[in-house]
Amino acid sequence: MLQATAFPNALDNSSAAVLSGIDVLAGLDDRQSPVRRLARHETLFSEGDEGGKYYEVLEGVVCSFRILHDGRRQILSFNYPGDMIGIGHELGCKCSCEAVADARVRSIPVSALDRSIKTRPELARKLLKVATIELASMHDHFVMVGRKSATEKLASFLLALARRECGDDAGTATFQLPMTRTDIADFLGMTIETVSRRFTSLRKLGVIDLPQTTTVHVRDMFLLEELADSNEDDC
Amino acid sequence: MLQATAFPNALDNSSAAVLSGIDVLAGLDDRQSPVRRLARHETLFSEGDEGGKYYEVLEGVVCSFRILHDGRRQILSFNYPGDMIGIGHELGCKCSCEAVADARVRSIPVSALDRSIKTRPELARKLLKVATIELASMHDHFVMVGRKSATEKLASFLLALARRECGDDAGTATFQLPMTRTDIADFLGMTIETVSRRFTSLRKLGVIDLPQTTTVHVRDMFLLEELADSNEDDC
DNA sequence: CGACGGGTTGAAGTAAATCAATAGGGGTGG
DNA sequence: CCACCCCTATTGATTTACTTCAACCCGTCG
Repeated sequence: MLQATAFPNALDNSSAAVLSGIDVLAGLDDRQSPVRRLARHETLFSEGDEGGKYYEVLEGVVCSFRILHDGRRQILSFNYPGDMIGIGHELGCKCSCEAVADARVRSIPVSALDRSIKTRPELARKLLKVATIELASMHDHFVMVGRKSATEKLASFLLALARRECGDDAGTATFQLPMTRTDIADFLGMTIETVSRRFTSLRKLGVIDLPQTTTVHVRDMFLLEELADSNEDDC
Repeated sequence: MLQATAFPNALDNSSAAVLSGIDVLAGLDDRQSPVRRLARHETLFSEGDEGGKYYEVLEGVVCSFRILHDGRRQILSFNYPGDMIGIGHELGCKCSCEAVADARVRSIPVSALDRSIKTRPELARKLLKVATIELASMHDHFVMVGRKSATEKLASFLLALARRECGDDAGTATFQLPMTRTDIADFLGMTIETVSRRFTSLRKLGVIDLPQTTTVHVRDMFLLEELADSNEDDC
């Protein structure tokens, strides 16, 4: 659980496992970091905002995304408790962020963190590490979106979630999907219909069960790995 | 030219415009940072390597990519002179890197840079800034790969290159393509045939000329922007 | 010269998108 | 408690954008 390499396929949130926001933000004045509650679909920030803030997810799940003028949406990352958001936003990263499930989020002004860095230089390195991890996990997402088939995309996605919940070496796993089919589609670069069809085909293959639409039970992790084309180690 | 926001559509290399590797690496002992010459297609590093190094492109163009077990390739970024590579590689980012055109690349052991950071803490912040910019430009790439049509993908790609060469506000632009159609295809997540077809359709639309296969002349930047669906500002 | 690597173009096939109908689930109000 | 609605998900039928397969061109190099 402590090594990034334990999550080769993790979502853009594996930073939690290695280095939580809490770790980076420890020692910051609490008055400078107010906590906000977000209901599902509520916006944390949008493209237009100045973006002088970092955020840490305390509870629930949020996602950051970009919208094209005709409404097409690409979700860039899902963020779970412990994840930091906002690194990169100072410099022209234009994206929005909203709650996927009810959430609690702490915000920290960049300026406050900058001041802290002056007195505790190791903070910058920790922040660098968080950015580094985000970058690394983004690469997985890239291969997934750019080069994988619909089945492989969904399998990779479920595999990453399963590993996040149940670790790497379990033979089966059960977990909740906080996001809707639409969210998954916009993360993987496909349509809800295709997502739905791939879910049922995975079910019919016996790889997963869907007791409810929001609950996934992976019956055969190994098969799921095969389908995910997750052979990211053998080459 | 000095603001990241001037390159909303830049490739994963806009860092050059804002903060060159030279800037970050200034003052490092030259003996610690040997320069290597790479011929086209020569490998700088591959997935298996330990990855204890940062690299700075001095000349030419390189690309980093990931390969799936059956040979499918996704190019993650093209890197031009001034760009830094290797941030994020310490922590489980498994990708390879090779020269797209003959190149000169300087390598710096992470350990050396780490030592420098001890004495000059502001280095960590500069590095953070580089990571930040890489992250931001990666988001553009994401929307492109995940949600755009073939024409929009190619238009976005050419637009980014045109802006890099000729700035933001020119009405026309001419530049070289150091990479092959295959490289472009693997960057945009499509096939060479589709890339080729979209090139000719852009040509027939009068948006671009192709005096040679490696030379692009953009006749109408505005139209190209339209086609790129680059309305990343109006929403 | 022939071979080879890149590029373009054409014809045919297909995975996924689109269009469209139906079903389920959770909450509200009559 | 049932009826209704709204939102989300599933499933089916059809279309299409892109891929795949294949031929061909062109410049370079041994």
